[in-house]
Amino acid sequence: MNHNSIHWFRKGLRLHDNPALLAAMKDCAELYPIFILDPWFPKNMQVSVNRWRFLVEALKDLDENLKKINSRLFVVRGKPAEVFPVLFKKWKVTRLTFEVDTEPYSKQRDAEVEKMAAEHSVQVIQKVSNTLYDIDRIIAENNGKAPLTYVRLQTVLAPLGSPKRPAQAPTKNDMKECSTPWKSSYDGKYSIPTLEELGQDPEKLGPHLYPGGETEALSRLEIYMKRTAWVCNFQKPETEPNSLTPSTTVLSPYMKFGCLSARTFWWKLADVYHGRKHSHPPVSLHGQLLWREFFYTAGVGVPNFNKMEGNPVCVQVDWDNNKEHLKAWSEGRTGYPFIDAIMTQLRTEGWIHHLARHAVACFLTRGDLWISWEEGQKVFEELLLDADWSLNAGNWQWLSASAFFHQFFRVYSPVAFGKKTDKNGEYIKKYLPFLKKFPAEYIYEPWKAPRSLQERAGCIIGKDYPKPIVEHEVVRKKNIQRMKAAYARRSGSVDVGDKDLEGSKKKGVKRNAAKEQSVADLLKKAKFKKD
DNA sequence: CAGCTGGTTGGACCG
DNA sequence: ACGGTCCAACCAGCT
Repeated sequence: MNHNSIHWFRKGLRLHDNPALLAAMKDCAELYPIFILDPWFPKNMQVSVNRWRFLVEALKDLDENLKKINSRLFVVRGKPAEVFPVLFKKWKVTRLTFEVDTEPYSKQRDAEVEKMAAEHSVQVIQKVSNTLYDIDRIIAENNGKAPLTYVRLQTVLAPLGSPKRPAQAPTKNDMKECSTPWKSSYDGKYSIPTLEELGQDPEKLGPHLYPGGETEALSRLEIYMKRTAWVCNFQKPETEPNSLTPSTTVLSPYMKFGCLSARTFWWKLADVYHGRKHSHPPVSLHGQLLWREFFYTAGVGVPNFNKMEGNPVCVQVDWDNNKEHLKAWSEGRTGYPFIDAIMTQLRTEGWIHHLARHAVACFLTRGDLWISWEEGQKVFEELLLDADWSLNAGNWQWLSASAFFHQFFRVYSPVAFGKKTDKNGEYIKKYLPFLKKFPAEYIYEPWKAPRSLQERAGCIIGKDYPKPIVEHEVVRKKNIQRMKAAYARRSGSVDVGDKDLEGSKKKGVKRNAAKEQSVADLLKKAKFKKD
């Protein structure tokens, strides 16, 4: 019993599968579980009031669960670098534990804290528990590079075997030998923040669909795991982006904050799969967890992963800078009801289906508006409850055909795509109720409805709801050509202009481009030799 | 090595 | 209603 430990919660807001917390409790006299309200976050990113609520609820739940084992949560205000020296002295701390975090800011922050802890003779213990595997290990196994395809990731993971089994949550019994000192003077100082303290307006909250916290996460998990047939048959591409209630688990916000452990989720799924025929990665639920791993690995292994410039896997594209179009997209005013309904759901509820993300991301970038994926990334980062740095950056690059996915001629139609699973546009009517009187024939394209119908529906297009800000069929073709040119520039080929691509000349141009490319390659090689 | 295969989830059109 | 074919042709990884 020779340690006074701080366990530092950042993500990983849970008691289950928390090896760093268990390490803090070992041979421990006094345990101080803390969360730091780090001013870096609100300064460097917009966070919606919905996500602040989720965090506050997750912290409350954590505090309650800690109290059940005779401890509590201390919420500390300030910069980690300034907070720790004070706490180390005040609580006579000898050990600091936390979960490994692979995001760039976190890595830098944690390195500084680790150094400072050493200066105060505080032992630091870090444990991997946010991801299924140790991300650095995956990269090492792949010769120091992040796998750029899913198949490659699977190949690299195969010899590593299944992810570790989750650690048990600590119980009262584990706290028998140690205590969390409790002074009344602590209560105000280390209390869970309110939305008001965080500068948020509770009036702006959306419906309370996904309460934050570990307790909610585990009960949500249990509910879904009971649906064994559904779990075993799960194929992500067959779930619906525009159902009126989510067609997938919506466990992602809980994963983002670590209210649910990926490994706990993995092994619960394995239990359900056991002895049953079931779907497989990439489309299965296990497959979804591996996608998370895939993008986490890329986020660590690829420099400047959340940017285009300086990002070696990202195609360099001459995106336009159209502030009006960006604003229209982010506020759900593009004139395409399917797109605007999705953006409305995102803004009000904080969660949209994965394929809905595809539709709006393609629309913003290579499909229609030709606006940088970094702009979309910022909007998602603000509004999504599950906004996760690596996943957000990776998926935006995927959808904009900037990295991982390259079949840029496959463009989602803002009209046709939604119809596949919602012919009558019920989803659109839910989120854009002013369109609810349009018949199915026009619900995806209300501008095509006759004026008399628009009047009867009580919504004049161009007045009560915007006309489409771009003509999809026109910009789509133009954008595919721009994408093709961006790819051609990347491979060292000549800039293939629109003019050269007309009709019968196509084949000739292709041959020329190939020839140019090989010349460029020869030049590159020659240069290399000289060096 | 040059060529091949496969790639989480496209769209339009045809029968 | 739904499966097949074409569209135009990308890249990463493998052999």
